[in-house]
Amino acid sequence: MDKTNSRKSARSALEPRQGAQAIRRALAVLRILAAGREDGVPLAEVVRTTGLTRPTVHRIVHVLIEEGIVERHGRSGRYAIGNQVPELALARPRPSRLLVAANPSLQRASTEIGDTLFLTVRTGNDTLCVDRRIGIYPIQVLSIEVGARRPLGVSSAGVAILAAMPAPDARKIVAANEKRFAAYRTDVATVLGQVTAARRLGYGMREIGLVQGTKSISTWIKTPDGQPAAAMTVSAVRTRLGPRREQEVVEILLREARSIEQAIHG
Amino acid sequence: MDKTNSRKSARSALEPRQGAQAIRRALAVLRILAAGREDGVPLAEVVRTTGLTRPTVHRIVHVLIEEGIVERHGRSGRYAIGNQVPELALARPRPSRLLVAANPSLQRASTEIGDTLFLTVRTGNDTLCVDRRIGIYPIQVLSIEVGARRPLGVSSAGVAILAAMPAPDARKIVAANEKRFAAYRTDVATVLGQVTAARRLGYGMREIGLVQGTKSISTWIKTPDGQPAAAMTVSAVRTRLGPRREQEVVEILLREARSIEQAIHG
DNA sequence: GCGTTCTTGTCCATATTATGGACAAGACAA
DNA sequence: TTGTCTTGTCCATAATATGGACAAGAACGC
Repeated sequence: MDKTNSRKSARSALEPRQGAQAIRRALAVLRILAAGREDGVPLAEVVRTTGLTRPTVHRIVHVLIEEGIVERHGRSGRYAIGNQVPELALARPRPSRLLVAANPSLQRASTEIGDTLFLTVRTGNDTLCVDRRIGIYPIQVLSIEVGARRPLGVSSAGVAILAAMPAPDARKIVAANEKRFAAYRTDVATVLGQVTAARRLGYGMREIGLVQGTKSISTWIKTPDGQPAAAMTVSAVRTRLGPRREQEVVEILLREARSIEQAIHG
Repeated sequence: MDKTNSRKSARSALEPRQGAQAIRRALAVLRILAAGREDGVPLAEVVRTTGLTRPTVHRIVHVLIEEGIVERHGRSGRYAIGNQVPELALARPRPSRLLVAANPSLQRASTEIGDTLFLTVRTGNDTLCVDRRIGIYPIQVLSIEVGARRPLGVSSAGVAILAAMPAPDARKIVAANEKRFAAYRTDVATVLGQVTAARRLGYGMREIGLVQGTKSISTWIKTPDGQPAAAMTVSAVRTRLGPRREQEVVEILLREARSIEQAIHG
């Protein structure tokens, strides 16, 4: 449509295998639905965020319903990921390599820090929370749950992951997510600014978290090939994360991030 | 290709939404890959079991790789379900309704029976093992693992599920699975015979289990609308399941199957 | 070495397939 | 009523996915 890398048939390195437009579109739809979690997403929003036309989205979604990959919620009419998706997922070993590798680090960091700790992976243009540890401090930020999916850039974890990749790649992803930023009250320029700041600092930070009154700090975790694959985040009420404590927390997070990277290697 | 219900545009009740051949084919491929679990499946086998042409399967599989939905294993070159599938699955609440509903029954039955107990769901034309409980008896049949996926009809659970649905539906599914039966050393006629026997008995049974020297007994579990959705299976070494004990086990399984059906209702 | 039989990967002319503009109907509000 | 949402459908058309044919690589036997 608009991503015409057309011209001839230069099949070179990345991306351009053709002959499957419909399949790619169906997956784009699925990823948007996944962001809606259990509640799902109205058709119109899928249309808006994917940039596809409504007849196309409608057709895709209803075929996926027939196939059991998507479900429609009775009252609301929203579309959500169907139960055949976890069934397909059972084909893979659980828990994942990353979760195994990260487990001891999360354990240690959670004990030391006491605030809520998140492990977030990058998946395509999204961040996805895959683990959460609750600390001993009596006030915990629990609004982000395992399974939460957001466009890369709107959370401190997303900013950290973007900061850890080559700037042009990050810009490309942020641009691709543009249409989805409005729902999180941010925009391309703001996100890029936060990414630059995180790159300078060595970690991601949001003074004003997605949840009112909270502050988040994230360090990135890279795979052996240097690509950021995940982020480790601490969220707490803002007053609990002053400059002094911020440094303490960052030190622990950085230490454990490196430790997880080692563990993935082995 | 061959399932031409063509003629005009009679869009009536079941199945025939068109305009998404490619998506349906991609899903058919994914389901075959899922049956290969972690090891995956060679391209040629996908071609054989789906009945698609090789260029088509090749294209689909490689697009899915680019999208992260499929992975290719280094040495073997086999194709397997990729890590983006469990990531999409996180959008749904875990554990599922069925698992929650079945939990107490599985607990009770496992304690009472002492042999390995399986909960298996129907998904499309497959059975999928979703829970396994190990009993206290020292010899346990552990070869079937959570995530194991088989064509409906080759396991006692599959036979039970087929027996619980209207005969024409069952026949249709068995016919659709024909190409996949050879790998399990069975065929359409044998399966249909076992289904008829199970219907008469009131439960599914295999004197010669998929694993050498074992015997399996399965009862079906129906959803409120009368469709079988799952099966509860006991597997043990054959000598431990003589006619007398078979009756005992069947009684427990039937009781708990009804109990699970109640629990799903509520 | 060479042939045989597997496998996987690629090309491209073709017609089958998916597309999307236009239209319609339902829900809710003013 | 009219207006502004939403979702659903039709069908002529262009673009897409298709698959026959070809190629190359791997494993085996002799």
